[in-house]
Amino acid sequence: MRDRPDLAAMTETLSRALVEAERPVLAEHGLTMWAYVVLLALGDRPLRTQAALAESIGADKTRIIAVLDGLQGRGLIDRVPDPGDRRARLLSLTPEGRRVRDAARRGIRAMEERVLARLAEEDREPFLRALRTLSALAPGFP
Amino acid sequence: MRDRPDLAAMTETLSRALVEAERPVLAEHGLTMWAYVVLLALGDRPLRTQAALAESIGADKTRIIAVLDGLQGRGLIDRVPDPGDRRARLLSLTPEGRRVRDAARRGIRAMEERVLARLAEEDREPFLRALRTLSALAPGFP
DNA sequence: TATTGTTATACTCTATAACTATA
DNA sequence: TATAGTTATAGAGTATAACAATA
Repeated sequence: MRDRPDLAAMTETLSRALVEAERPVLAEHGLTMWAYVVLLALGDRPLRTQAALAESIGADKTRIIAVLDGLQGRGLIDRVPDPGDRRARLLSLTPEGRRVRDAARRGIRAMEERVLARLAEEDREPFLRALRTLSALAPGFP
Repeated sequence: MRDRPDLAAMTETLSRALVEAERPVLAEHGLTMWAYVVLLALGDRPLRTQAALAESIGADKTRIIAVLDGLQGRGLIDRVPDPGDRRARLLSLTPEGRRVRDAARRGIRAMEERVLARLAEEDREPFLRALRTLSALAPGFP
């Protein structure tokens, strides 16, 4: 294996650039990064508590409150007390929330395709496969 | 291309895990992440000003001062006023600084090998090549 | 006056602690 | 008493502004 920068140095540089490239795409849909992450998480399956949502996206429960306020104010999510336990808030996407999420995701995928186009064609699949593998293992390295 | 998480989501997860995995390795050598980055940058070539160093590692010039204080205090770097322009500080690694840098880098490489071992053998080279390519392009993504 | 390095200050992000309401 | 959500507070990390030394 020939000389190269440290892995973390390369992934940090790449990651910051990708996040920066996502920002204007998300802004077209009025979304911040956290708002987008919340829409993605709720899209998979509605959740019964905000704490569960925070947990699932690796955020503190206090950090997503303003995000939920914004999304609810725009009508992108529903957030209603659980009739069975009125301490909890049932969270789910509205149809409009689903539409915005899908549009934002399409925009991001288009940006990503332009990035991946810079790779040699034969490296793309292995790169994505390896990235998937390592990011899935990531919480518990080595 | 089949469904997958967003690129940025995967690189962020991976990057944080790698940085976290580096931390204890660097700590064995008494280094923080920034101190290690400074040692690497100075190892390539001595620099004439702290501003140039900060620029080269993408940090604010005010942020590296405490780092340089620490490295100088441990005798890992030399930091002397330029006789030709005493406003500037000539920065370079001491032999001990070079030794610590090399030892830390070896430790990090060993950790990275354990991480890369989780990949299919045939994906490793393409992954590293793609990561190099994209991180080199990163500052100016489309 | 302009530049290098430094210190002081402010801002952003995040986490912790304290509070309200339900149970 | 315990839990979900919220608000208030405090702590990192970082950037900006002000300052001292040198040119």
